[in-house]
Amino acid sequence: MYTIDNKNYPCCTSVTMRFIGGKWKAVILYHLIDGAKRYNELRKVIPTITERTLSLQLKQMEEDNIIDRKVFTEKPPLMVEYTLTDFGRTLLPVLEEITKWGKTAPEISKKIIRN
Amino acid sequence: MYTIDNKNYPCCTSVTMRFIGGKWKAVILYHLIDGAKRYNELRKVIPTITERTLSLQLKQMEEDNIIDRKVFTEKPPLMVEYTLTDFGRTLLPVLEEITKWGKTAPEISKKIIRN
DNA sequence: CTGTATCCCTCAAGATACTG
DNA sequence: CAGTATCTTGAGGGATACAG
Repeated sequence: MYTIDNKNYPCCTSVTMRFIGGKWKAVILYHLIDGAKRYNELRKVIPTITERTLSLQLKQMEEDNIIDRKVFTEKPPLMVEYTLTDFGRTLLPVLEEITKWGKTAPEISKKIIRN
Repeated sequence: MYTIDNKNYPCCTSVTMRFIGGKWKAVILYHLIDGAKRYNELRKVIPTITERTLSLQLKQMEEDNIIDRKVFTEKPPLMVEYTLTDFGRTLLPVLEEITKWGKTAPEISKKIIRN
């Protein structure tokens, strides 16, 4: 049994899902693998996410210390960059397997249609 | 872009999360790795899941063809076994990385408390 | 440009009782 | 034993307007 922020998780698997689960976190992390990205760059590569949701997810992952937020300007227009932290980078093998499976699965399951 | 059951997923990562995301699916699959388990056996190893939720998750994964449901009796008391399908077994490398990370992460992050 | 504020809604998930 | 039925709650997420 594990506890994170006063909530209980029954096994190691659920611990990982606590960090990268949900609809968007793994997707955002995937786009940060090859380097820093700005807020609008993330919006462009994830067109179906809303501003609010992207903002909330980034904030949560910043609190979990898996991404880092750096501000490069003092006055608007702001320039902000997001990168993986060292801790976030320990997730790379997990993310790699997740993306790998997502790429090959459509060849096996007829449910998945590639457009 | 990918489409599954008339819903859109922006990248390969979100495809995988569509199948193993959510609070419980990866946990259930983890407990099926080393062989078939019955409904009550799953309840015992995942004590914090409710009957209803376990039932729903199993049904969804059966529809996704990642687990198989076999009934061994004709009249109550029923005996039902759940196993990974061939397609489900393609998720093994993903599940392995997920559990591996969940086991090592507590050594790095102070947020994660092992009880 | 990088977000917040507000409002709303769906759906995952929990609690509990009951059935074939 | 293996679920279903019913009701409830809450978090996740969407749309849009606005702020520093």
